[in-house]
Order: sequence, then C-alpha cells, then structure tokens
Amino acid sequence: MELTLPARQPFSLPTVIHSHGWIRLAPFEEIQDLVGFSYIDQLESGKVIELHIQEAPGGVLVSYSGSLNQTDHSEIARKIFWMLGLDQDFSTFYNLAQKEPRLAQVPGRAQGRVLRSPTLFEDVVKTICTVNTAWSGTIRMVNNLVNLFGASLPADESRRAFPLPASIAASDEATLRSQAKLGFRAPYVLELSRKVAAGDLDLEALKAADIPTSQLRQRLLEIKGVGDYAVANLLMLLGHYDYIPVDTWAVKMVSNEFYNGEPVNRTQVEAAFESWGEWKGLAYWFWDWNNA
DNA sequence: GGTAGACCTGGACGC
DNA sequence: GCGTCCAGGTCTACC
Repeated sequence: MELTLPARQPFSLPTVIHSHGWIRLAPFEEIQDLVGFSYIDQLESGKVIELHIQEAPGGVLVSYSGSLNQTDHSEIARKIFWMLGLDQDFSTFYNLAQKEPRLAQVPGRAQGRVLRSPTLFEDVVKTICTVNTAWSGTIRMVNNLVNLFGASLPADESRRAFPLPASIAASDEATLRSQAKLGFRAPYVLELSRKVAAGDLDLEALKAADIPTSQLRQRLLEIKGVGDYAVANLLMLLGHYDYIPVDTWAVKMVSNEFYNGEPVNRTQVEAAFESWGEWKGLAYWFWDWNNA
C-alpha cells in the first residue's frame, strides 16, 4: 500500500533525515538507494509493520504492507506527519536567517525540521540515552531496548519496533542495567515507562499542548533524568526553539566562534544566540560552524 | 542559588 | 591482557 502526504514547502526529506542523529537509532534505518528511510512501528491495534518513506513531488511517499484497516491508515498518516513535521512553517526564521551569513544556507536547504519519533515517549527515552555517554553508547542502549522489549515484525522476527511503555514497565531495574546496559539511566527509564503505562503521565498530550515554552519546559523537567540539556533537546523536537541543548560540543564550538576559545559556561552559550529569540535553538542547530 | 561528588560504560592509552 | 584514566549530563547533598 502507498500513501502520499503533502509537505509545506520548502521541504527536503534528506535534510530532515540528517537533521540530527536520530536516523541512526533503532528502529529507524536509512536506505541510501531509496534516498529515504524505513521505520518499524507498532500500531495502536498491536500490528507491527515496516514503513518505507521516500521523497515524492510536493511531499513524501509512504509504502507498507499488511492487512490494515482505515484506522490503521489514518494512524500511519498522522505519525508520519508528526515525525517529519510536514506542516511546520519556518518562513519567519528564513527571513531572519537570510541576513546572517552563517545561516544563509538554511532556506535553500529547507533546514528547520528535526526528525522525530512517532511518540514523545520514544523521544524522551532516546534523549535520556544520549545523556552522559558517547554516541556509540546511545546507539547500543537503544538497540538493546528495542531487541529486549520491542514487538517483532511478523515477516522478520529479528527486526523489532520501539517498545511500548508497558513492555519496559513490566521489566525491572536490574534487567535494564545488566541487559539493556542503561547504567544509572535504568531507574529513570523504568520510572518514566511505568508512569506513562499507568496513565499517570500523558506525554503525548504535550505535543499539542498550547502552553508557553517555560511551562512546557517545567513539565518536562519533572521527568527524572531530564535536565537542562535533555529538556532543550526535547523542546526542539516539540517545535519550541527558545533554549539551546548545551552539551560539551556546544560549549566547544561556541567558545571558538564567539569567545576566542576562552572557557564558557551554559549561560554564555545561550547569550551568544540571545538575539535570535524564539528561534535561538534553530539558529544554533543549523549554524554553519565550518564556514569560519 | 551554586557547587562537589557520585553515577556507569566504553574507549583510549600505557605497561 | 590488564589496569588506569577520561568523557559524557543529571541528581543529590551540602554550603
């Protein structure tokens, strides 16, 4: 089956795919020949399917197989729309970016969208797995979670969807430490999964929450394991760009770019992009650091 | 409010 | 092969 979804222009699927490292985390898989990607998803009906997404005139083409009903098709469309931010409007940011040489490439490359997982739960878990570890560690942790707790694709049982909150919630801290190799993140992911599974935390409602960024930030900071860096990363994924995800890389790059290599702190990193206001996070994210 | 130390793992390095 | 050191954010206790 195929589904064509329109995207607000300008749009570039490769640009979204390479907007950050998410494409390298299971169950995403980049497909070079297709100039697109695949994603294994467990639908609300419980069915596990593989989605293939490639660019099409005016938007994207989504291909998949399986015995699906209209509810399933609608769910797939809704998820892809969210994952790729197909309706996001960056025209205001583009107008500002054109006046800054280090961001002049942004409109032409259709930069702005950041690849998302279908659920905020998945993005929060993955973000926690980026904390205090090398990228190779993040890939390993997410792979372990998918392989241990994800539902299998019927056609290929070695390939799995990202686990549902209930699946992780049914586990225990020792398993998450020893088998998923989450280390000190194990209690954070377990507590999050149990709260979401029990209905005590409705993460998905935050996607559409019409509240100020500061309030949204406060809600996300209540999640154990989510600190200043993680919350800024999650806000970016949610389409709020008022904060910069300051990690060691950001400190290094901003120090070299704006402070002559002098040591800088988080406040100084934020200050370097203060003039970008609500677009601060995007200005930092797509800044052409190599154009020195 | 600010700071120090613990948390955990893998990789780099020296022996 | 083994041991040591270091990088990577967040939490907690303490001042």
